[in-house]
Amino acid sequence: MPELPEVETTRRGILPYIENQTVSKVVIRNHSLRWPIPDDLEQQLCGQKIITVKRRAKYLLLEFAHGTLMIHLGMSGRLRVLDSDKNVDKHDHVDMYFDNGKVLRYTDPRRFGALLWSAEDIQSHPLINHLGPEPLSDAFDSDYLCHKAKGRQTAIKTFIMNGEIVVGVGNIYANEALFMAGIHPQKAAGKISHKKMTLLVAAIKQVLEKALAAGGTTLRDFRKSDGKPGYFAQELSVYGRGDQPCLACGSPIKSIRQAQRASYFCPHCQHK
DNA sequence: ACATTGACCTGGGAGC
DNA sequence: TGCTCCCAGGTCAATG
Repeated sequence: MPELPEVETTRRGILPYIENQTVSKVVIRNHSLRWPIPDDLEQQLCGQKIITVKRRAKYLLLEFAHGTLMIHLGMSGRLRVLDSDKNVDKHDHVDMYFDNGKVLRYTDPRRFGALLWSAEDIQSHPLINHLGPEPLSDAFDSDYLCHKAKGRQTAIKTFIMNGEIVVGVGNIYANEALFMAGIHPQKAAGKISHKKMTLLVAAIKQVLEKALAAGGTTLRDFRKSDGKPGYFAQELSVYGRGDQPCLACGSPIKSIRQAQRASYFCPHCQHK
């Protein structure tokens, strides 16, 4: 479900309701996510106050005085703030109750997500410390990307979806950014000119910023924390548009598979 | 070091 | 209606 814009939209949606709130109860109905939810999570959180909610890559970081709750939404995860008397559905795996009568509810049909506790410095956590720069930061620029791509044969689409290179770029926005930059998704990362890399970096930043402004992309089941869909789907140029005319030149959009993910591109506008 | 593939899990839609 | 098959926004672990 979520790439960076959807995770950030979720962060902004829940923040005002849970910042500075004290946890009064935690109910875990199913521990079995990608990694087991720690057994002592309730013990760890009860009576403790959420200082703020940050984001690193696609992880939401709920900061407490004595540690951080890391939440990843996987493919189908969702976080909402509800009144505490709302009835529970099949895939509502975790509820975190607050003194203000609200509940933060984690829902995840496929259970690829995660809730993990880290008492140490979050930057040194094994799931975080190997990650590349944030795509919207100044550290992510064409010099950096060219340097990383040097000598690498891997396809550029796989390359920009690799979190060790840059975080937050998932399947939708990788396809969109490559279309915007006029680069074929199968082109070897190491063979892209500096000029094209500059276009690609700009495209990644632009597509993520525009998607964020639209509240993310709702294809099937993504909902903002207030239950409303994101509106970026109507602005997608290639993703999910196989066989339909390219919006720039009219050629049919091609769809192929790379690393077991669907890639969409215009064979006329995007060059190898 | 790098590249590729399998694995995790449920639900929805297409086709028969 | 119901069965089978394929697909889905992620990413780690194992393998060559």
